[in-house]
Amino acid sequence: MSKPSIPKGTRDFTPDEMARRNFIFDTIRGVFQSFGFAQIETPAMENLATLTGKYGEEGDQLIFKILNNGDFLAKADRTALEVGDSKKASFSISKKALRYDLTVPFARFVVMNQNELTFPFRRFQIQPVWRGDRPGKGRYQEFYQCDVDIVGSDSLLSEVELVQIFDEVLHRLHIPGFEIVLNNRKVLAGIAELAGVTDKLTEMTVAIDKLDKIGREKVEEELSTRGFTDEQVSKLAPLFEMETSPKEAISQLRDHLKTSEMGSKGVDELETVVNYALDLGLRSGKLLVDPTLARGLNYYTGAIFEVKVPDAPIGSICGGGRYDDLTGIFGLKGLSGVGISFGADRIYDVMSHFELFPAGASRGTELLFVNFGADEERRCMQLATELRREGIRVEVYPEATKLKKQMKYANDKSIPYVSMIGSDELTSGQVTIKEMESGEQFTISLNEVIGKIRQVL
RNA sequence: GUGGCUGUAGCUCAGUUGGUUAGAGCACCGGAUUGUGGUUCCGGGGGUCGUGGGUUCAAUUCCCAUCAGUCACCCCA
Repeated sequence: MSKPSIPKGTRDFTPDEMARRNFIFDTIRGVFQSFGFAQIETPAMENLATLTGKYGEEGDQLIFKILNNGDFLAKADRTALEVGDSKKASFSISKKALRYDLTVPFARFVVMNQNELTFPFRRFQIQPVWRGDRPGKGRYQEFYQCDVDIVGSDSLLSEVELVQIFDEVLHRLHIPGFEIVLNNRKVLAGIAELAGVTDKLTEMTVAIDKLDKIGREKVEEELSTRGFTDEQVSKLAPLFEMETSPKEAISQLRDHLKTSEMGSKGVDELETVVNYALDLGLRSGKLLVDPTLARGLNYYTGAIFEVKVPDAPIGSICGGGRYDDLTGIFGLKGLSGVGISFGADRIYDVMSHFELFPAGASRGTELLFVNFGADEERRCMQLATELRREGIRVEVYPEATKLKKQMKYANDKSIPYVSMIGSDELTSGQVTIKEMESGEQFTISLNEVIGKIRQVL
């Protein structure tokens, strides 16, 4: 029972995996920076009160709470404990929690730093988040999100740029056939208005979001069980027969929503973003408009984004949307924001599935010095120091063990070149370099080494 | 949180109606080869058969419980 383990839903990352993960992070960071976004970080833990009530009732239960230090039971809410009110009791023994996403801590950050920030504020953030739900394929309890948000502007140019960021990042990662799906909360509101279910907007969106998963009949069933009348359900029918190719979808929606002011505004917004994005041109993404795309988060008010990879064994890999008043809950009203999030772990899984990682993604040591003994290793250390200053990745084997073992080390680590300085080379002032893949080797003088290594690498 | 499947070496898995010393491949270590890795040959280490209980003369095998993993549903990145 002393076998070590890690909590479920968490992972260790090997050097190989880290090289590939960094390839993803570097790509994402590079694109974010090319659009002028600046990086921030926030603490792994937030005050529990900052997080609760932001993710709906189910979301609140998935927040990892941190037990207070010290004699936490002394201050615990005894009555809540006795009646078995876990929720109330937990607040009396926990003041801190692990962050659940990057958006809410960002909203808190903006409010706290509002006087130092220049608006519109463009930030990105790449950090892990934690959720206590059941792990599964593509679902972890600790995972990374890569968020970009623009806060303090309601210009639709932001939406257009975010579409371009999706496209550029996923293009650079060679994700095949990815689809950027677009919708607008105002369109959903308009549809609800026409069906006379404005008060049940959330119930409606939760149900219709499942359309492509469970089919029209099941969605209609679910709407009925959620208290929709047959008439209301039948008024939602056009929604189930929409095209997803953007131009067609927009014209169908415009027609359907022409009597709804809110709905028409949503269609206008959608059309602006779509036309702009299509005019500028996408690199390899497919742009779709899907009025059934809802996404669970309650705070979206305008655009809604999601990215899917049809043939991948995983749901969405990215999401996002516009929220008109996210900072309002922290006391700063009237700031509109729009942002998207890349699920780096899911992108990793998709790339593994399609074997998309370039061989060079795990570039490690380029040259290993074999160690033959005290005098030889001194020469190796000198040379290694010079080569490192030239930007070459070098290691010196730390012990003068059998050559076979040192060669195997180089082979196992896929080090392409091995340098040998034994007694012969030491006296002649030369270096023998072996190219591992071909097995060929050559002997050169010391002052040729840097030039030669440069040349072969 | 609800239901199905699986737990045997570091990994992937065998294991006879329940029977005496639980095997293989890969990986690891050593040797053939004391200045040459990736191929080959030889040898070696490693297991409380997930854990606890029950049935039995006898359990890796059958039964129950529990834990862990996994797939579908709910929800999400």
